[in-house]
Amino acid sequence: MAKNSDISASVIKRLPRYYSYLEDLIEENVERISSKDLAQRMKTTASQIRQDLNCFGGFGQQGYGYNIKALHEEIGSILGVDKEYKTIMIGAGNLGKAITSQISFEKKGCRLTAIFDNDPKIIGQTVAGIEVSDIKNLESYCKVNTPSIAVLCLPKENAFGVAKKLIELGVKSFWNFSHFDLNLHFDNIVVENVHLGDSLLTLTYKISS
Amino acid sequence: MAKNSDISASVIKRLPRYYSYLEDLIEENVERISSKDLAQRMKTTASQIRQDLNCFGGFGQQGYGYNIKALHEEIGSILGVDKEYKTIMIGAGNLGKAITSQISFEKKGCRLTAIFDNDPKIIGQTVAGIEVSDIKNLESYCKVNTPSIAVLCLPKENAFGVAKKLIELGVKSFWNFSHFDLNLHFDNIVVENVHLGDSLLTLTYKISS
DNA sequence: GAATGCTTGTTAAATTCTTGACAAGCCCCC
DNA sequence: GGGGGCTTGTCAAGAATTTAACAAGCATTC
Repeated sequence: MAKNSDISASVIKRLPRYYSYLEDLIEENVERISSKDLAQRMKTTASQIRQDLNCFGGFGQQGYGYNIKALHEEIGSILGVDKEYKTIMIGAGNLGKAITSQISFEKKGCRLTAIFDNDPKIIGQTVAGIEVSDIKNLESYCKVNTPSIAVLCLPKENAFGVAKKLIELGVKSFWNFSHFDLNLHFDNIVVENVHLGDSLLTLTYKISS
Repeated sequence: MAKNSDISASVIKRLPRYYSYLEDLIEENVERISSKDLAQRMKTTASQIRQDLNCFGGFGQQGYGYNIKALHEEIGSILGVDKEYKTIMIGAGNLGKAITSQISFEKKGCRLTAIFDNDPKIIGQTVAGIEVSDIKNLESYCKVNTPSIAVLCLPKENAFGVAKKLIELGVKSFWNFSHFDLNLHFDNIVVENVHLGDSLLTLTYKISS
């Protein structure tokens, strides 16, 4: 979509946060908000909010502030929630199941279309309304359905090989929960690595310091 | 304790990453590594690694590099993995179960001692070798056992109230998976908020831009 | 045991990110 | 419909972070 690709990572990390707070405000039936008030809610500065939003255009109005519904929609569109990226999940163990129950893929521009596992006990189960397929069917499935995003919820040992195969099959985006950094091994793919363990270690650091 | 608390958040976020890569190197039976080689592995700069490590002291040796085992232990100790923080989990649904199966609490300085839920179907189940207790027992449990860390895996609606009660009961640290920012509502507590949804939105942003 | 080659710790420069300030302009009340 | 009060977008200053550069010093080789 040729958006300015020189938006800094710091800004991008904050966009989903704005999006979430605006959702809360919509639920509270608030119609408008100033950068000052939003900043107070989010414990940040009004300057930062205005600066962040202005990377994408002037969504506010002097003397009034921001229309919450409109801004929510703008940010949503920037983030791509109006897309329908075909998404598959590899690994339907505890973590995979938890993610399907915790995350609303549709609300985030993704449509979960298939789930794969290699464990006979898991294959055939219904997860998130989808029957878990044998990983052996992965190749033929991808050739027919060309998914955009793969969610990797499998052990580190298998993750690398599966990722490699998926890349060969044309998958270009990965949401990776396995304990390694996928983007370091391949080029021209888009990756979000989630390291839950790092988050806990950050917590224990803060406690012990 | 009494570590320099003026270490920047950026550095702290990178420490667990170093820790993890050093673990990999130990498994590969590598004994030493230079900042240059480690930087190449991690796709970062040697300068950054040296600068980061020097916040805590000179762990390397000129002409040699860093001893991997020693550095791994140093960083571990900085992060607090040698501690034994008593940890409880609130909410043993899909997400709670996934976290117990995914995260090795012991290896991260935490000891999971109890799990609570309010769902009669879940109470009594054994999760991670622990029998899930009725949330009604939370108060009496905390008074006796004084846990340090609470892992919050429950819906937003209940999370706020539970957090409030836990703070009253003396819990000062939270690993929060509920969809709101806990630290914004209370002072003098240590919080790591995990927003999985944000991570997916960051991915869809990167794809659509 | 001296010389060469690495590699660190550290200082300085460059870059990026955040905060503060203010003119321009819209809203809302009278 | 005019005036006072907000609030934005933007520019500039300030802070923080990252990268580059280099002297000091250890390891390794001959």
